[in-house]
Amino acid sequence: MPLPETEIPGRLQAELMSRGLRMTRQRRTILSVVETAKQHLDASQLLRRARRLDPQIDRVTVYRTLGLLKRHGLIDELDLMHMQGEKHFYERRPQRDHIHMACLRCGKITEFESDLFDRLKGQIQRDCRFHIVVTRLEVGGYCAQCRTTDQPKD
Amino acid sequence: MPLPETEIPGRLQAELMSRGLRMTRQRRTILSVVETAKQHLDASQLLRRARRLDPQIDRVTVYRTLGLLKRHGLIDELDLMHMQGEKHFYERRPQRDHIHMACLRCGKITEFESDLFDRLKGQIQRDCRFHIVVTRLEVGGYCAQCRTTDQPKD
DNA sequence: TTAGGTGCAAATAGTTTGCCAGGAA
DNA sequence: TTCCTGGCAAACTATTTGCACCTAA
Repeated sequence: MPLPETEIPGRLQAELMSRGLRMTRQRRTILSVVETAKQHLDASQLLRRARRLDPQIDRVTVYRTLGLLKRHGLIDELDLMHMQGEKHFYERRPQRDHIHMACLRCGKITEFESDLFDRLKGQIQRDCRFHIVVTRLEVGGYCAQCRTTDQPKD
Repeated sequence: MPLPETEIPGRLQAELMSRGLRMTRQRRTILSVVETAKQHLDASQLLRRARRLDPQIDRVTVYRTLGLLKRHGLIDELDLMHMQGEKHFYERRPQRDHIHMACLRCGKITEFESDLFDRLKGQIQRDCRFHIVVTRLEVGGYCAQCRTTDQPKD
């Protein structure tokens, strides 16, 4: 029983190779980390995980590979409301855009797809005659648990 | 003929004083710059303008005052898709949230209010049981001029 | 073979912190 | 008078650049 297409490992690799880019050992490693990540990772988390697979990998190579993926529109860069400093987080670009909700109390990140969001993007393209390349909707606030609890966090 | 309420200078000052905060010469200067800005300014632009009014003002004071205004929800922090490095831009928190569209070619920032956006926020609060404090919707793409032109920028 | 990629060191950008003197309430 | 605030210097975090060596195609 095959995995759904979005979970086939190596998809990012295939995308980059089909664009004529060189596939190095380091890139393969970093791409596999990005692809298998279950949460949003920042550059230093990404480096740490890549080094578990290949201890030689340099921080700079991570940044350069992230830049490459960004330029090719294969990953999206998130700020997650700058709750943890000014670092950026990365995720594979999804088929359908989603919203990121960041709880200001517990720090949990929730994703949400919405038909209204899709329609809003359509309205922007039409009414503003603006050709959308990338969107980022981040919402800060309090999640269901935190807004109904008075107990201190943790 | 009085100005519309949103344009009365000193409104931010009044807000901070009503919260019992000390009003210093430096804060008054920085607040007046924030209030009269016609575009989105970053910290260093803000500093430059504040120094025209009071050459003594320190960069650190600008950051501390921006932090204060953020904590009190009186200004919003924007990334504007990180088109010009990692700096942040600031604007007075509007009555009604709006979308920021950033043209990836000419750099122009356009604002857009939308009923669909208001409804989307309502949906998030309801469906996700998430209490929204702040939202940021930034869109990168090509504006009407740039997407219909082949001439190089500038 | 060779253009493109990598690692290392250093530089840069933006922002924050420590500390003491100064001024608003 | 009493904290809160400001200025200066230094630290810090995240990221980028320069350059010589390396390697995928």
